[in-house]
Amino acid sequence: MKKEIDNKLNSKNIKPTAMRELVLQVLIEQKTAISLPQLEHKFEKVDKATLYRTLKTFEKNKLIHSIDDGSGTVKYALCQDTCECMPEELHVHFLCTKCNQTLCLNDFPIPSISLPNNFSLESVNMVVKGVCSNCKK
Amino acid sequence: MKKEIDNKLNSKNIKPTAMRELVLQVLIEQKTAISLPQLEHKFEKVDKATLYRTLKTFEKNKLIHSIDDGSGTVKYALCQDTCECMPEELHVHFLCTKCNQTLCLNDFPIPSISLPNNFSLESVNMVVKGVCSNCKK
DNA sequence: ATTGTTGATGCAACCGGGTTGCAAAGTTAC
DNA sequence: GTAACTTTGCAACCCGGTTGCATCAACAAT
Repeated sequence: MKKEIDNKLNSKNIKPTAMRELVLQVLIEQKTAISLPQLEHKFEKVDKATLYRTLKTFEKNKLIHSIDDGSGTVKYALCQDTCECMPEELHVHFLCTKCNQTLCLNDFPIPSISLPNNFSLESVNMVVKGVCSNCKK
Repeated sequence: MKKEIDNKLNSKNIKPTAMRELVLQVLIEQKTAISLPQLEHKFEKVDKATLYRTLKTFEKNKLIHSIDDGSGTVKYALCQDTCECMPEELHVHFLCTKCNQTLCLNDFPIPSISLPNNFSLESVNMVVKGVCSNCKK
């Protein structure tokens, strides 16, 4: 377990510290995207700044990606193992208006789009709001 | 001029006050989306809260719509005259990474998308980042 | 015109997410 | 063991957004 987590960290060139192991643990157990404030609540007593920097480190090293779902707070989710966070790999994010969970629709790539003349495209953020299958039951 | 502005306000059932006329004036002159803080700078001396509530009123009455372009601050832009802010009327927003302006691509509807089984769709937010035609020159 | 009601405005204060500076603790290299 | 570097914890700050409250303006009824 710990072995697996350390492997993941090492494979992304992140020095495994106790803190980082704990955070990654939570991120793995978590099936949906999680925000910094939400992450804080997962622990008895943590320092916000440390969590913040941990997430930033994870993000920089492409272990996780950040998601702006329009809720006002940025959320984070694990990248796919092979992810390099390139434009082609971008997927749609879904925000359930019932349970308020945000999730990666990894199998749903963002549709390509045309732009006005002389506009060039760098990246696209696409967030779908609706009700997830869990809340539909 | 003032006539035209008051007409616009009245047509959306917004009581025309001096404040609101001023704000709408700015919004009309403005070709790109504008944030509350940016709007504040357009005036010598205004109260943030008043501007805030003015924008909220405008938004509620569908004179403007809010745009979350991922920049961290919400921006606002005039709706098309006939706009009812329905899902079908949603358009793509563009954020230029050079000039940092956000604009409505009114002629570019958001492409339809498929979702996993048992997911239902309520709305979609799509923001494209890139370089606008102005900055390309 | 006077009063009363409603809505708009201005001011101050607050909230919460995000971020940084700095010193202490931990880790690594030599 | 010591020096160099990294990570952590604490505090404080920034800024956009938001609310409470008192004041002021607009308007209606009498």
